[in-house]
Amino acid sequence: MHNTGYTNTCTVYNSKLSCFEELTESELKIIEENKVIVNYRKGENICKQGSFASHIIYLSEGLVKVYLEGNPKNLILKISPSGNLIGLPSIYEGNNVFLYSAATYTDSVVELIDINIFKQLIQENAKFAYRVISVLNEHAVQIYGRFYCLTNKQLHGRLADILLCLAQRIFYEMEFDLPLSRNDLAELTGMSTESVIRVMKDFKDDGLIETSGKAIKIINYEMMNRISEVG
Amino acid sequence: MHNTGYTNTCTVYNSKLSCFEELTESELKIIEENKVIVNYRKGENICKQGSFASHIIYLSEGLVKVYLEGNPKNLILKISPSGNLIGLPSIYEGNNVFLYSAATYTDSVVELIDINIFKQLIQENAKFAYRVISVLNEHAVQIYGRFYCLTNKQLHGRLADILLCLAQRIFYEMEFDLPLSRNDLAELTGMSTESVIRVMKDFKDDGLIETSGKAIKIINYEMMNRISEVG
DNA sequence: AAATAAAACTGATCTATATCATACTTATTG
DNA sequence: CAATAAGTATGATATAGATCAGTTTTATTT
Repeated sequence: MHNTGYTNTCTVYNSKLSCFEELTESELKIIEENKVIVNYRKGENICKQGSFASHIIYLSEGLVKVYLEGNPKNLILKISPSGNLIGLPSIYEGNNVFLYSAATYTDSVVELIDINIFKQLIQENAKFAYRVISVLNEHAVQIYGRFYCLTNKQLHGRLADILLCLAQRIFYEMEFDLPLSRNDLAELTGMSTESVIRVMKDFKDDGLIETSGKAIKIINYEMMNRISEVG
Repeated sequence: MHNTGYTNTCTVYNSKLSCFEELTESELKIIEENKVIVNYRKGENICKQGSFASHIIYLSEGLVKVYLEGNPKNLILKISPSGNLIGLPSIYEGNNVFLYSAATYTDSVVELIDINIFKQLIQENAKFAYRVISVLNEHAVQIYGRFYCLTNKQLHGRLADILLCLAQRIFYEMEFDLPLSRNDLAELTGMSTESVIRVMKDFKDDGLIETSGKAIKIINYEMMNRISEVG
């Protein structure tokens, strides 16, 4: 029997769905009138776990990490490229804080939408709400997969996952400039920075990837994929 | 500064919210007319990851585990006591399969609600949809916490978590008969069965718990809590 | 362009936890 | 109520991967 998913999973959340398509002209106008556009530099925090969630965040440009604050280490839940919403999970009755933090990997542009407006739209437009549910659940699949990988795969598998993932879902290329440090990769894969470096070296030595500076090129896609699958 | 959540987290999903409160008489009637009640024996499968998700499952009696199928090991996402819905995350556009499997720990009674009816209700009743979003997000918090624990805490902390969690959120007592085997605890904490046994022994030797057969009694709650926090 | 800081890298060491092998106990079944 | 299976327990061994302590390279600042 073939496996039923999750094993070969990735880290990048990139929804194909936009909730906003389901909004009417007048509803869109309400959002337009209640949003603020903010620019962030690389490395800045755009929301902080535990702080008051006054806005839903739409990432219109850039690349961010969404992570849980922890002691001593953080845990990155997902990488989010532009076009996605951040902070949806903070919407539930009895809660008014962010469940996670987010910080930029690159210079980014963000639209802040008043959370009460957003909640109101959900409670008035069921089609919109259904889209929000879709987005949340798509996201859940991702997190589950990631959860499985971090608790079951070992280092080589996890790092292969991330590299393939970045190539396929962020850069759409087998060759790209990595905006993440080795330490970022470590947080992302739940391994130590040193281990990231060592495993990268293994991949290089085995001719699976080439690196120079920030540039990474996946040469042997087949093999990387196998490593990702085997764990 | 104090930590911002997640560190002291537990495994049991036990929503205080019922989506159904938001349904009208006639909508409730639609559900009544389109649901089927099914009994399960201890240890049986009530849904299977990857199979066609034709129903949303309401657990009216019993205790189940919700888990990801994996090779060689499964990963339990949550334990769900009666009164909760199972299968909500399978609701998103482009998907028609269960994202996880569920199996009973004890004899259980389940109500199967046609998924299309459920989707229809979401798309027609925005208040209901908002409740579904709340439930999904409450659940997300749980999973995030669990995710953090399994990747950051070590064995003693993880097992302490689970035991406290069972006591507080399932049995509402510091003394209870455990319906889970050591192997179940192992799946739940992401540790080997042998390690579960050893750590249980440590807890016993240190006078934190007492066990005899299936019965477990948490004697030193304070200390167990500290172990859970320290990791 | 020199000075400083931050990443990247390397090797040696250590440890938490899995794995294996085996014994014992409690359930389940014919 | 034997017989068989499933679950619990324990000790010995192995290892993946973290941690520590450095060095080198690349960025950033003055």
